[in-house]
Amino acid sequence: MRALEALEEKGVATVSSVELADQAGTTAAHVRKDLSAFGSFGTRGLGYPVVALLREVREILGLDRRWLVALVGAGRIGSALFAYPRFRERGFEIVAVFDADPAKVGGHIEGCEIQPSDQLETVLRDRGVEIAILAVPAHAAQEVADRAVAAGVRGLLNFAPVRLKVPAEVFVNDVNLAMELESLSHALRPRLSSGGANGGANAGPRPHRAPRRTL
Amino acid sequence: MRALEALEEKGVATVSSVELADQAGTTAAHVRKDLSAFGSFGTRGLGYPVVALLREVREILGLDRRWLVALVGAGRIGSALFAYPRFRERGFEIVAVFDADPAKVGGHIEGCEIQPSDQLETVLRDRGVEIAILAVPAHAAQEVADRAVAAGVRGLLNFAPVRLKVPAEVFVNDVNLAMELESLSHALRPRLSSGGANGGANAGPRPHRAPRRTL
DNA sequence: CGATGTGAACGCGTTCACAGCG
DNA sequence: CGCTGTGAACGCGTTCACATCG
Repeated sequence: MRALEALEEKGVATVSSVELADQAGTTAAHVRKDLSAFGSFGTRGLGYPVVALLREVREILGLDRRWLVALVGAGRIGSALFAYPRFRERGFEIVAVFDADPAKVGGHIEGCEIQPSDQLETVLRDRGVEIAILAVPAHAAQEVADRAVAAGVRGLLNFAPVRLKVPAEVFVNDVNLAMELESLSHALRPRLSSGGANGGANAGPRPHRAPRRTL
Repeated sequence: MRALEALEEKGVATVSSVELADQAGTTAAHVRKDLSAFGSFGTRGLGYPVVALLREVREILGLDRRWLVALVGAGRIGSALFAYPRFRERGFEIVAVFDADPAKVGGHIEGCEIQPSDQLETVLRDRGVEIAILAVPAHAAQEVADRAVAAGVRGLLNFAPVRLKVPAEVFVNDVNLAMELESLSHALRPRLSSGGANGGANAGPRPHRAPRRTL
């Protein structure tokens, strides 16, 4: 979708699966396969019509409507997310902000009043909020999730490093910022190069470069 | 690793692959297979020793050392990341903060002075920074990435919604917050059901039931 | 016995290769 | 002729099932 938006901006009329793949960092076959799962959007010999395909992709992604979102946790991350312009651009409207800290309640971020957590159920029900962003401490996440679900929320964007237990019909998307850096440290970590004084214990192709270990 | 940390905190001595899998939201076979790729850490009939395995996993993830990190972009997200305590807890130390905005330069976040972007190469080289967090606007991301790489950075945590072009030896980890919400809207988007009034009895990922379309 | 470690079977997403169509 | 759409082939991660060993 981002690639299509860029092409639309540039006024490009049609695009081939090869060009789309290059933009999106994938393969042409993959682009065609995935799109073909939803319909037949292209023209053989020509490519895909940018504007029409973009509209189609938006609909597939559920972005052809507004979504009411609640933000729970007005800490540093929560505040940053509230002001993140791309959410609103994509149709996600944060209509309520909650925090458990009485010192924060009544305060404002970007002109929106922070409400006490105990009003969560009422407000979410009344406004028909379907998605909640959890930017709360790990120990509070499960309780907030339970209450949000009880209030009718069907999707959770969870920034707390815990595995939430929710009913099967509720979708959870975890974002673990620490893990993102850990993934890098794993990739950058120096491997033990071969040739060490390993008593000849390594025969056959080893998966990782480090010698097999026993505790 | 998070599961093991919780077990260590509780003073549990050994843990089975089944218990670990439950905690981590995966399967016992998967836990055993993955661990066995790195070594033979368990005891048959008993399970895995929590403390020793935790140490081993930390090393595998490259978390048995400190990592010097630079933060580029002192906007809302950048500031939130700087103060995010879990980075430091895991050994990631943000030793420099940069911003292109002269109004921000010289200011402080959490006691750390914001430096002008044009000092990026010098500072990163001098301090031996290996990882950079990119919390800059999309249009600036590629240039910052290029300069960070030129200054010796080998890992990038990129919050800008662009696909960075970097040399093959540099690792990039993309975090796209808008996409995380879009993923939810896609999952929550109402499907055209094929007549069957399925009252919510669903298991697992649902197939795409929308009729095939043509533009 | 009980739980690990692991070859084998399985399933599934990816890639290939080409028929089909503008 | 060019590029889509797609069945088939492929590769690979997951899961199974059990030999193995404390």
